[in-house]
Amino acid sequence: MDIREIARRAKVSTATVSRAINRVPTVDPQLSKRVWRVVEELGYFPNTQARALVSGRSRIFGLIVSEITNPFFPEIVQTFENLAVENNYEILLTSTVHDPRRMELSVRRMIERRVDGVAILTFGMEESLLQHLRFRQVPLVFVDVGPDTPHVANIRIDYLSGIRQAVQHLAALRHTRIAFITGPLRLKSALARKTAFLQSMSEIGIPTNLITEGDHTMEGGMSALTKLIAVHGRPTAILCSNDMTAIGVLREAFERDIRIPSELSVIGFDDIRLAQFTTPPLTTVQMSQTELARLAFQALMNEVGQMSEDHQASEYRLTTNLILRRSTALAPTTSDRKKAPRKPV
Amino acid sequence: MDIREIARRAKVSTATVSRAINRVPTVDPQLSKRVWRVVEELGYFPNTQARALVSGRSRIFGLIVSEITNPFFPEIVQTFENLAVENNYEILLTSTVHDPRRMELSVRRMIERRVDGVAILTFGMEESLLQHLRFRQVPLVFVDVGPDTPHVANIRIDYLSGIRQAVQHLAALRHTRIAFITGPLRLKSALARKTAFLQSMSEIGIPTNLITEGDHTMEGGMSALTKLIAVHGRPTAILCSNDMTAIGVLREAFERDIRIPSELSVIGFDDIRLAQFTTPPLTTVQMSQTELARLAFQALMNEVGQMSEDHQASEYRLTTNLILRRSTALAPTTSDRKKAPRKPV
DNA sequence: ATGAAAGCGCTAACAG
DNA sequence: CTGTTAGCGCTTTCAT
Repeated sequence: MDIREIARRAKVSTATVSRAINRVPTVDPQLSKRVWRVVEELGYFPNTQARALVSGRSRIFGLIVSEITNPFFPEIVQTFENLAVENNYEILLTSTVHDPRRMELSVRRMIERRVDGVAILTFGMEESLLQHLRFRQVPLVFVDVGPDTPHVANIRIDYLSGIRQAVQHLAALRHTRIAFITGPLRLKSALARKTAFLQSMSEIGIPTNLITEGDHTMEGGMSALTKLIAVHGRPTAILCSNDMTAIGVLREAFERDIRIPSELSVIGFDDIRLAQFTTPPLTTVQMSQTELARLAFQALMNEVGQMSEDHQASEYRLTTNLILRRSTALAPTTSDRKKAPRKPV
Repeated sequence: MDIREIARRAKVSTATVSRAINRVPTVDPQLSKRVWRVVEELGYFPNTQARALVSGRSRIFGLIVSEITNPFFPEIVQTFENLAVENNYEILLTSTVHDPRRMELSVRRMIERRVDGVAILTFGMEESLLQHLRFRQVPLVFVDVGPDTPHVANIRIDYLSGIRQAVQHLAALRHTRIAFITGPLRLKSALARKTAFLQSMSEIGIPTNLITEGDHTMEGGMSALTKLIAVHGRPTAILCSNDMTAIGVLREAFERDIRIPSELSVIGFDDIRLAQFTTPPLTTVQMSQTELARLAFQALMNEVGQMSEDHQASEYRLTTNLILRRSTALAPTTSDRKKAPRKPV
């Protein structure tokens, strides 16, 4: 069943069918109705491949993430898909799983399917791999780390704003021993968070020597807390570079019989969905995933709209905000300590 | 840059380029090498749309889920993608978000892109919507609920096996007041779990009147525990129809100062990744998401392999197993109760 | 306003 | 073994 069959049955030319389906305004309403009737009757769906071939536009956007199983991404994918559906786009989702071969393959897949644009949401991607996309002038959008070239949009994250709120929240609760667990510092995003923490602390004149490196995983958070305690003694509050780290801290605290938040306040970063489900629910700095997805999609749509004009790289901005939940409390006074030791199992 | 340009530069015909690229064994190694050199040099990637158009195979598999943000799915999507990559397939991911319009759109999108097969992993989908796919003989694979028609594969889940293990584990820990929180009972999968629970309990002769309906969400788990306690008094163990429910129970228990597992044992179902990250880590019945994805993909691959032959609907089987973590313990004796009341905040 | 026909990039007969 | 050529299903001039 193809356009010709519709044409035959509606007794018009294929051109008219095409026009009717694409709602070209100049077609006679009579004919159009006739066409649509047949279309509905037969349950005809135009072949997108053929369309793409002739039009040169696939109506597919690529979306490159590091791993779908990273809780940061599902929300993004969902929003991206919702927007895609609204705009008659499809999304080609690829994950690099931190594997250079897969990164290369991601790019290849994008090009083979002739995507109209790519959002690169993996925090850290070999520049060289993107050559092919650049060369073909495929519109690109990056988070945090994009180069300033035409057809490349960047979403800049304002880490400081949310982290400052977090630090001041802790200070207001009379915390002074505030620790920070970083992410892997080779990531720009992790470095930026640490820097924001340092700045926020210095702004309010609290000394900051309680810093440990984590790796943005739960296990990393667990061992970071262990190390923190071993090296510096227990802090009264910990700010983490991401939520998974904070979840690790929660978990390790549970193991050590440290009560959250009465004995230790914990703040995460990202506000992944999961942060609402921890015990206790995690206070965290929100970097809205839906907003991020929305910006990325918007950036791509803008680019495809103005493909021809050579315009400057556009900049988008995403701010961060503290979300208060229940993992923070007033700093414990000495007398609070060890009041009711807890014995699990 | 297209196949003709490669042909021109390699001084061969387009047919030869095509053959070389597709590694047809009969091409002269000399020519093949010449072609590949040009291909590499120019960074040429064949246009999949054109390929699909002529071959009639898109090398795309559809994957319909209910919501990507449901923690049950990311693992599945990841595995599915890994397999797709290995087999030079692409995956068209759509979510129904429980919206009939989106379900319909899902099907339409699948057909428009001419997918070679569809895995339907949403537990519950209007049969009528699939007419279009059936009509076009698109290979389908269902979980739990598929009809027995040609080109339709089914993955049957053995719920009983894991649930029986869970019940017996609890019984072995001397629990007798064992409650069950169901999922939404209109879902076959939820009903099957409840039935398996009932059977497992009756097998070992423990009376079972502690049953409440939940809805497979955390909130549902929280209110189910509340209701359970209000109506029947506190049970010593709870088996939940899925992990999110169990997480809700954990959360509500925390609010009520009930210790897990010393005062209350909790078991989930699914073994979503998140189950490892709860405090305490959740003992749960595993229904391997990677295995499920693998079976679904395999089923689709099998179907496309034998498109022509008209063969019977194939059946696949996935078993479930108890994973011991730390949310279960010996049933509390009366003297254990309320020993060390916990006062958070 | 409608139709005839060219052609998007590729593969697969069919010849040679 | 290689080249020529006819389409795959659709959109889009160009005539009418």
